[in-house]
Amino acid sequence: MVQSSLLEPLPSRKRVSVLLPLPFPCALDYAVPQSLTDSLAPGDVVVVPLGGRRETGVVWEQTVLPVDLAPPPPPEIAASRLRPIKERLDLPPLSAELRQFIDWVAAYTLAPPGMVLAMALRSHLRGEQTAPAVGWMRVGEPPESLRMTPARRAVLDALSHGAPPVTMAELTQKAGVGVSVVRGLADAGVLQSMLMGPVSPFAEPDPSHNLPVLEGDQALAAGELRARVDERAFSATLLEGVTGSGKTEIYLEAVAECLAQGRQTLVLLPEIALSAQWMDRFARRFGVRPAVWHSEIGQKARRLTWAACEDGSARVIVGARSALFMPFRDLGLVIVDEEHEAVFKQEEGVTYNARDMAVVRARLAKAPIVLASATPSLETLNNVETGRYRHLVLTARHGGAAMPETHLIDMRENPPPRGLFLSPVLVEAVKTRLGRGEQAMLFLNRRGYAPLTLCRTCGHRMECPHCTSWLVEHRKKRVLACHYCEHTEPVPHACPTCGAEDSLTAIGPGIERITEEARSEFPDARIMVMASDTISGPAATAEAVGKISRREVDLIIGTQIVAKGWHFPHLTLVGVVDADLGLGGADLRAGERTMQLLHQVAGRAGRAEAPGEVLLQSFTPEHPVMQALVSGDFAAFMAEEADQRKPGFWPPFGRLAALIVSSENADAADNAARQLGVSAPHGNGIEVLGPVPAPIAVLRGRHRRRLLLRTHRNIAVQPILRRWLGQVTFTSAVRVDVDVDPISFM
DNA sequence: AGCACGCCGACT
DNA sequence: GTCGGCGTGCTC
Repeated sequence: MVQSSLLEPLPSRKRVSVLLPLPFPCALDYAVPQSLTDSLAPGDVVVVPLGGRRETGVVWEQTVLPVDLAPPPPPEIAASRLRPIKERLDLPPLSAELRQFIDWVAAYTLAPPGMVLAMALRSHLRGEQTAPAVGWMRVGEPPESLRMTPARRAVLDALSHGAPPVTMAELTQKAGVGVSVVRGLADAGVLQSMLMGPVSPFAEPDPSHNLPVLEGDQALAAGELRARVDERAFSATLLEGVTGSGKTEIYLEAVAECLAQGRQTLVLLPEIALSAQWMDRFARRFGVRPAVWHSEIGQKARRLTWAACEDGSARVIVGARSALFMPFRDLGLVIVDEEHEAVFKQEEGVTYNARDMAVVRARLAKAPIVLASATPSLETLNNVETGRYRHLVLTARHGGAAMPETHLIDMRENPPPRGLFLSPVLVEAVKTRLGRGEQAMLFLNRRGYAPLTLCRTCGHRMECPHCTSWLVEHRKKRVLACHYCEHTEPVPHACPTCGAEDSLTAIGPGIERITEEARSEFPDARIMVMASDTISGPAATAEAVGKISRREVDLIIGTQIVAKGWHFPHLTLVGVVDADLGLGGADLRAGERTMQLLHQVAGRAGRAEAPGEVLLQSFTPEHPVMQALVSGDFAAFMAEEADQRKPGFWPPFGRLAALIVSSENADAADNAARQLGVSAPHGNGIEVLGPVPAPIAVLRGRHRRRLLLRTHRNIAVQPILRRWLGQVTFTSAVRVDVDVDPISFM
């Protein structure tokens, strides 16, 4: 539904909406003061009064969203109550495309639009006093269709082709015209605004700097992707290929095509801080490093990158999920690498899935998107199946290297000695590799020494006082730590319950304990431990990876972070200490995710001439995940997963939204959850599960209850959730968090 | 998110 | 008698 006010030219309006980066349900209306009536446009950054303070916001305009997503129109405020906008800041306006994207994300996730805007402005508004000025430049000749008025002529005379940019104030004064004339010429494509000040530090990547040699299906896939970029239209393509098949090289050809067209590319990587090797590959291909964006870059780099993205001088932006909200001038391609990764889902604040929202952004930008993975998610495979996404498959490992052989170690038949965790079979295999001068890796996705500390006398378990979780012993730091909050405490000598001394026992292995065991089994090996708490930051990571590449390390022991796309040319054996870890629990995607993680770890082995081997220690070797890893037939495994989810309308065959009710008061949480349960929506294809206590029933001192809304795929969850939550009121002691398309069920 | 308003406890 | 705790509610 398009309101008539939308079609009205904005300059004539007396009232405009302004979206503030605050958690309000909608934009607020303001009066346009006389001084701004002719120069205010949607996207302009303005300062407005709010209560007794000044806030910076953006002139908004109702965007057209799908009926299912569109929030109800806010009640109209009487004109007499409107307060005037204070001023317009001399900053580049937010593009219509970015504004629509912000509205879309807010509507889809049910987040306040202002909070989504806050993500897009994070860099930009802080320290606004140092924000660079906007200048105007001549970029083209006036088209025939443009009526050449004396005012327009004056502006063009004042600003010749190739002249350095001048500010709006300078230009209007020199030409003796109003700002609307300049804006009119900008709309016609004759002038363009750009940030003045320091020249962009981002050198232009050269698409022909170092052309790769592509063969067979690689050349075909690269050609396909180039063709998609050439179309300058939305399309989505899954690029599927095992580790080492050259996925990165191939999608970099799409980037090359986009560069050749003079347009911008957004690349989303799951863990930008761990992507040193990716940056090197990019630099090898294009001669320069790309602009990088993530939440931890410094203030200065942040502002420069934002500005360079906005004025188009940063041609390729590589970032974590927050890079989705960058102000691209001319986005021509989006790439999501390792699209199956769960880290693309933001779990705090605005809960959005960057992979899915990247598809939305590409659609709004009329640009192609490429989703790359060795082990695509069932969601993406389903989109291929139903024809929404195209599919490109790379079959061979590049350079003739074979996929590693994967074998199971049945821990029931080959158990380790009591109190130890490495089967004799695995120990022997590691010794053999080390003896040959090759590298080996032990993988265990669990930090610390032991996940549970138990009193042998009374059975007391050491638990977090603020969360429903066991305290993990970190022997090196001599503490027990909660992995869900910041709580740590020294390891006690006596049991806090029964007082028995030296009775507390470490149960189960963590990576520190495996390291201890490895040191005694392989005393001569040079061991490196890689975990997020031992290797912090990009520099330390690059250093560790360098040492491994230079063969200064024999045995790598690591958690998750070793699974990232590292290239370790001398590594030939990967031992997975506990392949069953992650299969427990009530997670819908436990099997899928375990398979993806272990396959990714396996991909670290045997990339060069030496063939690789993967050994999986498992107590359930007959499990479909283990069988899939051994056979390498992931398609069959995923088909089986699909068959299991289909009848119950689990994603991707249905839709989910989670409600997490939390309060410091357990009764308040229970009451609110019960109230939600009583007023739960129902209908054909609509079902509500719960309320139930969350698996982590207490987190950071808050008691948590969960409800799950499940609908058939053709029923959108947003209108149902809006109606449901609109019916119920809660005291301020209770918080209800909405998670559309939940990934975590904790 | 901030900030004011408002209604109940320990202090000059 | 006041200062101040933070629960509730509003900001166009």
